[in-house]
Amino acid sequence: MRYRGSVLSNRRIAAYLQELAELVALEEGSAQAFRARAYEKAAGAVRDHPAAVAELPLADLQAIPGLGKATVTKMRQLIDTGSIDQLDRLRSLFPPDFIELTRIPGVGPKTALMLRDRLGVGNVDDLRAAIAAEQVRELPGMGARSEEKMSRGIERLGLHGKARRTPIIQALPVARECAAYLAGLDEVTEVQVCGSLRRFSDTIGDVDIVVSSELPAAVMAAVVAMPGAAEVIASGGTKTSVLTDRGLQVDVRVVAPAQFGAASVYFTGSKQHNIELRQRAMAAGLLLNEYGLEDVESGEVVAAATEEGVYQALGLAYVPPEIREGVGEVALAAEDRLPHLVGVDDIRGDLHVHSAWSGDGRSPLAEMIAAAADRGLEYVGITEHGEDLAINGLSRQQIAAERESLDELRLLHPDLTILHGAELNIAADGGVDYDDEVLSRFEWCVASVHSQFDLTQAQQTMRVIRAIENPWIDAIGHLTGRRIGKRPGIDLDFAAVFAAAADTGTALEINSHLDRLDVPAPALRQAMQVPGLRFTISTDSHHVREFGNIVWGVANARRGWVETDRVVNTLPKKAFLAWLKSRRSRS
DNA sequence: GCCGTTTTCGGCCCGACTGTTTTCAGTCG
Repeated sequence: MRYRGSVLSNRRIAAYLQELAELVALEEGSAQAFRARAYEKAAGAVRDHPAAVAELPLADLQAIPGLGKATVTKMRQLIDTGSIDQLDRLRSLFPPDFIELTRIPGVGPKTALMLRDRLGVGNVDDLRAAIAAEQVRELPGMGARSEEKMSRGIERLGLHGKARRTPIIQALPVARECAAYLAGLDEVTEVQVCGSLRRFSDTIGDVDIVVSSELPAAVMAAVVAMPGAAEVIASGGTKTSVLTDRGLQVDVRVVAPAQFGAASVYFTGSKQHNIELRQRAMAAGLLLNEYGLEDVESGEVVAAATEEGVYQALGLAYVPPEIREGVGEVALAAEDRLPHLVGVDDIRGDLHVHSAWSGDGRSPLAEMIAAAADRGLEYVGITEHGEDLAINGLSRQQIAAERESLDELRLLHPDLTILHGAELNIAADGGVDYDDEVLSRFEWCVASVHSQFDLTQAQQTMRVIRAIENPWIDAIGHLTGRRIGKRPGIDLDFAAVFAAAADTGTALEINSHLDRLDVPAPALRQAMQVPGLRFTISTDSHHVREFGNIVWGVANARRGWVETDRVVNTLPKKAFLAWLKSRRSRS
């Protein structure tokens, strides 16, 4: 396949619109400004649109909900000229140094503008000086405590400002500890971790936890005294926010047990999902808030105790948390047409597994096989690294030796189908470790990128597509190679990659490691638009305890709207082997 | 700026906490 350079991606365009939204909010002096919210909504619509909007005619663009004449004109200007006049004007009005001020907790658009107008504060250093001179406290609505709060905020800036997001692999253990602590309190009846963590976003702003209790004051006191809570940001009768010693903000909200479902819906979000639920409630003469769904006229509570009850009372199918992003799921739920998302119980095999034969493998092969059998898997692909990974890869002699030991292990686990495979290394030119003769003897081949992450998009795309077109390669492992919060993924033209994978019948792996979650969920949504494209969800286990990571891979797949029938390792053994055979014969 | 089974104008989700106020604006989620 010939690779053609791509036009401006939806993501890039959405980023411009998002910036426009933020700057307009500043100009209007309010994040709630309707013009700002319109741009924000437009950014979301572009980001989540399945087709490349840069290639659509104007009329089609304007037909997308959330995009009107004015926004479409600006997008056209961006695509044609590479910039937007209005954005350029706003950028010069609000330089980055000034915007930095709004990252200080408690400083929003109004305050930032007042600081600039009244005190000439243009950046954080100016503000520090103004506080030192006790000038800020003279402003209307400000006082000594405001100065103190800003001062503390400046100290923390960079450590954990509003903009900083925490990778899920770091946030999840903190949330679990907090949840366990809260669940252990006598006053608490139920605990639910909500927010972006429950929606399985790959980075988290803060940890949101809802608890139910008849004694909110006691719970609030316990939260303030929670182990690891370094600083109390705010604490009222039903809501407390603390900063942990690791710099992660934890918000705990208490409601009565009868309100637990409504509160869980509300705090799980997303913001846009909530807005759509409320609009739907409003249209039915109902009011939805964190306390319940009630009839506006009679004041009668229609639903509140369970999430299922709230969705049902709104005339909606239950929406799984992973897809509550306000990107069309509410409309689908109203028509009972939500996708049939893959579930953990659907998984029947693991097709990316290492053992101590690999240099970075930790558990012996026999233990890995036994663990796979213990989990009730029907089939497993043992995929040691290929020889191009100097330290971790296997020589041809080692491959032969492992193949022999697998024969013995098969006798011990007759119910488990063991595929002797490999995780090949995709070189910069798209080639892999071995020649056809060696490759042909593997029963299952994953191929992945492990180095040279900074080639151009064209180079990366060609490299991966060449691997996809290699007839011996059954699946592409951790597609982008990203490490969340540490390393961005390689720059790929996803549309071209997905088309090639669908053409050749090569599966795309959804890697379960919390550090990777690769393919990323937004790309999965795009991939789901490509007919015939198949996935695997595998753990990439290097140790027996990592088989359990499959829950994360499945959660990420669900967030990407991946349906069960697209995932080949949900197939029963016989059907899976038939799929593999037909895949290899077609290549 | 977007949108329309009341509407091309007048709406646009809802509430807690803080710090400053005597009834509320700003910020945040």
